[in-house]
Amino acid sequence: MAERLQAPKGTYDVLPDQAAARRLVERSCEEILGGAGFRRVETPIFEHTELFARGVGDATDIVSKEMYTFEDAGDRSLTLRPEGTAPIMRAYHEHGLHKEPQPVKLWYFGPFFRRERPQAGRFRQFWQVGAETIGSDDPSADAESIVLLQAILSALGVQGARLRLATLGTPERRAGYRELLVAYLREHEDRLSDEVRSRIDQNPLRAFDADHPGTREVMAGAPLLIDHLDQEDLDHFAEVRERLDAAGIAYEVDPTLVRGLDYYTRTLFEFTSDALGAQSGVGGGGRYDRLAEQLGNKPTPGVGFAAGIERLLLAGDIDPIVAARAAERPVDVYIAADGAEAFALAQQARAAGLTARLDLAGRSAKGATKQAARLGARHLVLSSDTDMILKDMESTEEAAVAAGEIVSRILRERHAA
RNA sequence: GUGGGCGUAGCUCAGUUGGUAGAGCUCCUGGUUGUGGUCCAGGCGGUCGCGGGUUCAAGUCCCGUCGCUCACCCCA
Repeated sequence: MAERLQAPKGTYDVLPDQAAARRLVERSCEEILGGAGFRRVETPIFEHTELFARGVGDATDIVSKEMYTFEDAGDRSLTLRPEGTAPIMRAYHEHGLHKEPQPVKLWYFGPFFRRERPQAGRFRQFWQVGAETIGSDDPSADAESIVLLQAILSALGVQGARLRLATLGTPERRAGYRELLVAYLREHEDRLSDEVRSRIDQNPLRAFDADHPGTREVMAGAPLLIDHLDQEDLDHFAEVRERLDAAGIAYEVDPTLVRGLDYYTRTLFEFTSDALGAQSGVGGGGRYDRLAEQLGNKPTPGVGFAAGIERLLLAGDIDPIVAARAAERPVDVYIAADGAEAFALAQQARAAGLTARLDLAGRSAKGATKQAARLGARHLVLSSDTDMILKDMESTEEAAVAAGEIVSRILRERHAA
């Protein structure tokens, strides 16, 4: 088995049983998002590397070490898309969607790629569903994103999902706050854990999550972002919360919530579930009012979310067996007769709208009967010396019938029933 | 990039102090069952992840390597 090829690390095959469950997830998303006025779009699997470098941010983990990047024949640098928002914003401007009535509401469902070490709920090729509302900075758009993601979670039976909410304000304010926090951490460096200390410059916010006693004491007195935001941003956040309260959505405000994408402004949110193991985030999102500018377009506000399909399947209660069974088509006739005549019969049956299966395994009469029963076929056709034998699988009836008569006979019986 | 666990048939696994591979399920065939779903018999299927080493002899011991998996990190 040494040289046997297998799927690359972090990828997986969707086998028929799983495929049905995934289709169910897709259909739920389509219903919920379509019902809220989102239209589905698809963008390329690869994009110019620059789109992500500028959109997601050079310094983020995603861009700095997790992208699948390659050169094409023209020496252009291309990258398998690691996320969906930047491509959609790109398409929005490229195709003049900003000329349509605003906002433009779009959703997507497809594969994304990140070169990380795989573990439970984390793959190198993974699927996401996402929805973006572009062209509105109304707090209701933020709240709508959250409510819709919540609706998807509950439609799929994700139990006990927790919603955490925060606001980031503007990038300028955030940068200023960051300096403040770094300075504060440096000041108390000696009391921090080694790990937190070594990551002060890379991810100072991480210090808020530490278990280390000394670190916790220091963090209790640390400056908070929310105390350093503009009034406008605070008002916007208050209005988002007002709407969530009105919708009866439970959440907790977590001033230390972080996301690894630079384009977020103002509202930030994440749903987590205990059913997932270490990768507890099922989905999240936020507002990205600066993204359009970073991509070289005119300022355009936007807000959206993304959720991981694999994680939805892990945390939800979709039974793949039930889903697969529901997706099966009932078999009207299983044809285990021999030769060209049997082949022609299968085509005739299908042309008449019947679900026909032709035995391709050379089964014996017993084997064919077993297979027909397994498929839940209503009729079975076997060879005989002269005509063909048509059996009704629900009774013991069987009759010798000319090949040309079989289809009409099945149709007639079906009508009678 | 760093750690822990694991690698024997398609699947779930057993293989005793080292003695040249087994079971159940699945699949196929025959028989049985008042045509299938029960039962019986048989068959297909494995270079025991790979490469070295120790030994008369290694799935079983030693070293290396690859893979899977969980966790750190980060995120969906």
